[in-house]
Amino acid sequence: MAMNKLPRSFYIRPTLTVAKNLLGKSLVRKTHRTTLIGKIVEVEAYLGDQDPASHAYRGKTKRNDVMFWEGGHLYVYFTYGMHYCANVVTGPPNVGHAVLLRALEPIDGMDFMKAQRGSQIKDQQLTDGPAKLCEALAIDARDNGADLLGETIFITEGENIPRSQILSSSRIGITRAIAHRWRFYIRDNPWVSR
DNA sequence: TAGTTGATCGTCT
DNA sequence: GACGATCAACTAA
Repeated sequence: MAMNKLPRSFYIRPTLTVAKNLLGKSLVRKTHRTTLIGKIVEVEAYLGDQDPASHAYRGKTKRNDVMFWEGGHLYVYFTYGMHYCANVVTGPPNVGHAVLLRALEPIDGMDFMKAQRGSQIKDQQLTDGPAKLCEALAIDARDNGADLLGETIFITEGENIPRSQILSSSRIGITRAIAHRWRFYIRDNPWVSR
């Protein structure tokens, strides 16, 4: 398995392109003891000021500041009083675009992930949702603003997913801009949510 | 299996 | 003061 980090230039491209190209890549998370790896199988794109469903729609705030950083950083936010969700920031600085990581297929470190999620949990429900994958990989507010070219959390080349295996749909859990089909996922992958 | 609801709190109106 | 880019537990059928 190739372990080369994706370069900054990967992220400084149109957001919908980055979203589709993230499918199949490996998210690597280093903890003090182990290395956790998950294949990205489901994402959603959020296009800043063009997109009423985006946190960045109304401009920069204290919460969404990281969305306006240069592509290749991690935007982590807290929601529903109990969950974290992780996004990959895309594009040049001050644009406010990001790609939400919605589901992973566990590749390495499943024991750690089970310990995080509770040992009762079924394997398939370990990382099949945006808040679940954060809990499994121990991602929280401390990771907000992390550089994906750094050493604690980054993305490497995984497998290339043919265009024919990539499906799209409306985004989940939002009420605005549902006409946009900006959710992308790998066809027939059992780790995709619901 | 589909549909409903409680948990829980930071952020923005 | 209302509401989320959610999840799990519960109910009904």
